[in-house]
Amino acid sequence: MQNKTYHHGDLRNALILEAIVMLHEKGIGGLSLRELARRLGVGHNAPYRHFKNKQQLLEAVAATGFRRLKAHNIRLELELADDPESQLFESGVAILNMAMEQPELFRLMFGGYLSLGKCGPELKEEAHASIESLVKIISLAQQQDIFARGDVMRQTLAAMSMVQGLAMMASSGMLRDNVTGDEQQFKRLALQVYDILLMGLKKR
Amino acid sequence: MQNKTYHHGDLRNALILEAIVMLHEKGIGGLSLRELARRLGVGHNAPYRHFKNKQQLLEAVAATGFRRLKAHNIRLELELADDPESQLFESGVAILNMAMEQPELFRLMFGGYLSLGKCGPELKEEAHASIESLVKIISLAQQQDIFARGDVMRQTLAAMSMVQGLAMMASSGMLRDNVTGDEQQFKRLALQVYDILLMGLKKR
DNA sequence: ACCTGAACACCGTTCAAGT
DNA sequence: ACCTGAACACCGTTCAAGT
Repeated sequence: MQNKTYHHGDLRNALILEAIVMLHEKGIGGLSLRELARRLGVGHNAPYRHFKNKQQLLEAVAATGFRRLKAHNIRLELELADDPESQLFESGVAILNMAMEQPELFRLMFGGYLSLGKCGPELKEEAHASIESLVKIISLAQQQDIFARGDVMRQTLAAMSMVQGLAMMASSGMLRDNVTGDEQQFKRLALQVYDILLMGLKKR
Repeated sequence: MQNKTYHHGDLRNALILEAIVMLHEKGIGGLSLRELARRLGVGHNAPYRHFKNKQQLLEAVAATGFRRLKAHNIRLELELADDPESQLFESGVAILNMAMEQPELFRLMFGGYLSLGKCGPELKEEAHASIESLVKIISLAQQQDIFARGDVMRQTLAAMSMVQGLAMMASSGMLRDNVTGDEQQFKRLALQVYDILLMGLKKR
């Protein structure tokens, strides 16, 4: 309220939030800086005061998505303190939910739009933190002799791949048409898929 | 040679092939119908004789990608006739290779650009065939008591998810930066990841 | 089954000049 | 830290009229 210097005051955040809305309505291809500016009632070049170009805005949106997942994971960690198996499972469910409820945001985050080699430090940091969180869970599971001892990174990579791949198929509708007609039925199927992952990770 | 009616003769296929080249050079966002036409020396609206719009061209390109994978899988089936475990493994390696050698084509096929609910019959058929091929392999593995008996579709979904997710991470460079620096080392890691999948599928 | 050429509404991005 | 307004080069898509 204090800093409403000219017209808007917090355009940067407003751009990110409205971009998430517009992403959901029109998809990644349908998101344009010009319409974004129009929706917020600012000039078509105002966004350039906060982002060097469209790519940088997309990175900031993706980083916001990762932050939301992180917040959810922190809550999980508190609730399921010493149960890494449930932590892994529930963090996978969270990604699956995001993929079904905000498919376009999910695709922006995990669909390879951001090369992550050329992206800015903000997104890089959030993505890295997201991986670190998984590494921690899996290390814990190994220490508790729930998962087979071994290369932590290998197991982390397996878990990320399975969850990410399943969520991508869910978000792109590859399942509702070819595998099953019922969305509820699909979710049950998805949860069984996680079991196969856990089976591959557990001690035998 | 016979049907070079006016200028080109086989514009439809030329468009698809050049689109794959351009995809590789400029990414999905950089592919435009107008430049495609320019590259082939035809008018900027000539593509509309063969595709209703850009989306339909992209679908045809993706379908071509699926056909290539299918051709590879058929070769595998002959070489590894009664070894479903190797068949599954090698078909996964093929997708991983595609993701690393033609990342943009891979993203077009698996990145959710095509809703598969609203796409034309050609792509739908190829994608469906690609799934069917996996179902066959996994059924065989169950019959030979290599994989645990159970819902074939569940195991198929798990296999597709793992392979697709791993390949997506490979193609978007999420790994070379955060996990390991060496590309060769990554490939070794990837092969170990498949082992975790197989572990989850096998009889215990 | 292609061509040329114009047209429309929309982009991303960059100016210059204002408050 | 925003505005207006013009400008540039590029799109996807649709015409009309040709061969």
